Amino acid sequence: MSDQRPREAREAGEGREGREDIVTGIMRQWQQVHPDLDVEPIGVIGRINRCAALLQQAADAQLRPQQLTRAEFDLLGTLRRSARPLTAGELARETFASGAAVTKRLRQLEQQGLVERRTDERDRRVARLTLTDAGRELADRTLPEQLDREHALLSGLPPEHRAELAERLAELLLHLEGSIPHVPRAAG
Amino acid sequence: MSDQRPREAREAGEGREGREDIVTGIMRQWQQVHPDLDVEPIGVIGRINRCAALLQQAADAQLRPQQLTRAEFDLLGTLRRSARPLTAGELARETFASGAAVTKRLRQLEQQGLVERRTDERDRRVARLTLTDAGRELADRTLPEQLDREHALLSGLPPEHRAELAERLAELLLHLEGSIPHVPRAAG
DNA sequence: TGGATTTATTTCACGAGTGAAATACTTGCT
DNA sequence: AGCAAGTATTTCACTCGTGAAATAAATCCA
Repeated sequence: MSDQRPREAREAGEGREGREDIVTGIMRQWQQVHPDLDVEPIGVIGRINRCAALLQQAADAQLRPQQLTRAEFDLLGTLRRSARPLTAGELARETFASGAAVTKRLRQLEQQGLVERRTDERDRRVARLTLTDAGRELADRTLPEQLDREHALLSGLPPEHRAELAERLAELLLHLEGSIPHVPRAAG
Repeated sequence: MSDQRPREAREAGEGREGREDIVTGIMRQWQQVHPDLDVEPIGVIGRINRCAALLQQAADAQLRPQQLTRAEFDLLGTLRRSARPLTAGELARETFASGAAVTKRLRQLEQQGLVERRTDERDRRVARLTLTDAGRELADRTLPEQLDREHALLSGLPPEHRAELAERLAELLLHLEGSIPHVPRAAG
């Protein structure tokens, strides 16, 4: 079967300049199948999804040696950067997870001695969660490694492009936060 | 407990201009806890992850009435835009999924009469997958709706900003594709 | 005061995805 | 030809996250 990719992508030892990301090819395929369709959104959203998938793969790989999942690390980080204890519900909202998921993760982190739970005496329904010393140490040890690796992954872009990207993403995120009914997942 | 957010975020009826996305606040929190840390990567990667999460929520919500999951729709779309039948392995690679996941999804899509499987006569190990008429119709009906909705979600950004964002993301994605050992998931 | 309502969290049954092992087939080597 | 090695796909046992129901506590208000 003949190679259907365009010339530039097919050439051996293709120079850095001429190369395309996968999504460019995907957009071209759609354009051929549905020439009338406006595929512009794929250029943004498809790429965000692919980037997220690759970056999450990288993060998972780096956390595996620490015996942490990304979701668990997310909880640890959220607690670490917060100036005060958080409730289970706040953690669920901050980490985009369901209440049930947070309950499960907290149980594990508690068993590992990383997180401490104290029921609020004013309102005995809510759980106040904080890091233990071990939890804080783990977070403080892991986060810089994570950031270093991420910095390396971004280093392919010149600094002005990184800044521009961050700025445009902030703009988009701000808009999305407003437009997508931030459905707080199954709280119970 | 006192509201610890900065003044701008606290004000009632905060004007569009002064608003910040969540990640800005997260970066400030880290900066306070670890003033020495370079949190720049969060500005890009954190935002990509948040945008992806919100966008995926929106996509899920829109596909629910069609009785499709995003993963299934991804498969249908991949088959639809491809000029030729694809193998299970190709589908796994294109959709960032494990071989096992693709096997499961294909079984469902076959049962729903959306996908057809034909074992290649040359190499009887491989499965050639194509859409049935019903599958193609479903894809052709669903994709434009999806794109319209996505277009609306992006419409908060002026066109030049959208283009700039797409361009920077392409640059990043291209780099990530090269730097992250594209671990083809458990193929078997 | 005392039920009805609301809120915070946990439990439960289940669906989806995973890595590793199993299966089935092909290719390359001698 | 015959068999070791390689490749494509499926099966399996398991983990994780989910939505809905259950539990527990606070608040509202007549």
